[in-house]
Amino acid sequence: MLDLRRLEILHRFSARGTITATAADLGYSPSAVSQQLAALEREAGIALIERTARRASLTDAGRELAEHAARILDAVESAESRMRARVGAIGGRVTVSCIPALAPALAPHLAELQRGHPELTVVAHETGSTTAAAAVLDRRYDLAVIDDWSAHPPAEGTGLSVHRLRREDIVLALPSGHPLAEQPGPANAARLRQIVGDRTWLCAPAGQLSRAAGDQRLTSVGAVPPRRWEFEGLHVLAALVAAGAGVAFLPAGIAREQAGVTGLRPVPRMQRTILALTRTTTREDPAIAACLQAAKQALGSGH
Amino acid sequence: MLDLRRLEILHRFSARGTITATAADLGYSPSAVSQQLAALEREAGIALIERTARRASLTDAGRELAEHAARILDAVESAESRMRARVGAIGGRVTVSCIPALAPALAPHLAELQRGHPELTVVAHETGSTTAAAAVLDRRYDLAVIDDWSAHPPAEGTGLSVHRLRREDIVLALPSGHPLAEQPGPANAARLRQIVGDRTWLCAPAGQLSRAAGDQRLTSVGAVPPRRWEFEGLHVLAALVAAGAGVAFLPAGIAREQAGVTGLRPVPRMQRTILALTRTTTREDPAIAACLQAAKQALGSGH
DNA sequence: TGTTTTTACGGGGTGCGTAAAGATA
DNA sequence: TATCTTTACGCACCCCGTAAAAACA
Repeated sequence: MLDLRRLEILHRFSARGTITATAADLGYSPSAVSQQLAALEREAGIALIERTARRASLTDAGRELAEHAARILDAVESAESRMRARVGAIGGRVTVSCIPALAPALAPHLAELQRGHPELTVVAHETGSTTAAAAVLDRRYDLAVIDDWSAHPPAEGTGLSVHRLRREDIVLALPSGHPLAEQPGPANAARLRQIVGDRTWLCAPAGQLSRAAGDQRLTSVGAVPPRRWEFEGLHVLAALVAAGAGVAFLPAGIAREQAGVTGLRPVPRMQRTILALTRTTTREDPAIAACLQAAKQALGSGH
Repeated sequence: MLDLRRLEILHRFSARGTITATAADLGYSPSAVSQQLAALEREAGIALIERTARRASLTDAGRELAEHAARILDAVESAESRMRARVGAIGGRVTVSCIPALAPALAPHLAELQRGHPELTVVAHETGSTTAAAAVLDRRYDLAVIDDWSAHPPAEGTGLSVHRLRREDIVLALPSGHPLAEQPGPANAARLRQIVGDRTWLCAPAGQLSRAAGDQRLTSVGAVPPRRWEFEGLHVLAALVAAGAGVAFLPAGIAREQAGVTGLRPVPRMQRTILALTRTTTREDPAIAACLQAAKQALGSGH
């Protein structure tokens, strides 16, 4: 009979692509991963991996078995979650991913949860929104907090549960002393063109959701900034706006917290959604549910 | 992570009810089963078994986990079958169940298959039709050959694949010298009443499908036998009919092969269906497919 | 030369069966 | 007393990490 831990190794290998990375993810040595994959091949009776001295890759059979492994591991995870739900105890290890901008708000709530439940281990990393969904499905994380700058957040499906935590307005952030900041009224297309055309445009690096959403709005109103500066991190952008380095689209909350920044609401309205992602197979796990609850408290609509 | 072999033990225990029987089914000692179930409880973190010195039984959590285990094992079995299908080699161990009346016809074909494939191990048992479906779903057998005396054989569903091998007429078997046997024409209701009312009625023990189907026909035509003798095995009944001990419903093939027996076709027609059952999860397993093919050759409609 | 993978080897853990004991009908 | 279950114990096996080697960029 196929071995479950070996199937997990194959599944992880299929997601990561190298034995070394697989070993790092699972806390094994590369040697162990190599040996276990070889043993799995013996069990399956068919070559799963094409071996090069420099690189290992899946064969067709390996890819198919990895897909089966995903379903098997889903079923096992469901069973484990159900058993834990019966016990009701909050414990074990929960891995959480959070986008950097929200981590400071989330971390204290997770720490408090951990304080109340000594059996619980929370491992939190910071990851961007774009890769989080795949990482949760890959079991690299049990819970991911992301933001989505598109008008309609992604629907459920493919084993992912989407929990909407909050909707937040996006504002055009200007230095408070800026003459255009004092003018009343929202930032419609004409005003946007006027402001953007005059100042350095501050935005996230390409590939970020906030960058794509901002670019789209600028294009749609025909605003062309004279200069673009790219910086990582919404709080960094906020500080740059306050220092007079330029203007940017920022979540209203971040703009409000940053002294020396005034936010103008664009028309039509722009929003981002703060989402939490879990696997549907772990929906009943009390530890993960508790972490999700903590995220709702930390980031939910009441704040 | 839950261990797959332990889940298999739990699943088998849930089907068999005692640790001793579970151990016998799986080829373990009762000690090993007891230890593994205890380890599974530790892994699951919840009591799965209510322990009495004399008897072990599942708790609610144990029952639920056993259901999960069934799904998990299904998924694993599917994966294994797919891998074996990719290899295409006919090998491994296949457990077959056959109703006693058909075993003599089936066994030579299985033996020949085994001769052609040294890697293949076939384990054949004889089991009645009534328990075979559950036994296949329980993984006690991979393939079961049964007969069904009702008008409409069971449909697929719940993970069972039904393969129709043959339809066979049922005849009213009389000793060849019997005056009523020589009269031409079929056995309609009036003639059935006449024959049955005069002779000892030979039939299978209660609980057999052939018994239920025969009783139903006698009742529907209002035939009341003066005496009933119950014997196990259709060939035994045929021999008794030939010896002049009475009359019986028998499959046409069995009646034809028995010297000294004449078969009258009842009106309306009675039939039984020879079926093979497999799990849908093993449908692609080449070894099981080959055994099914052998059964079709041995028992199929061409014979 | 550095990275990735595999093989050799040793130690620790796990799981099995045997044997014995406990418990119950 | 006979059966079912559990515990004690020892042995074999398996698995992992360390170390070294091989292959390739």
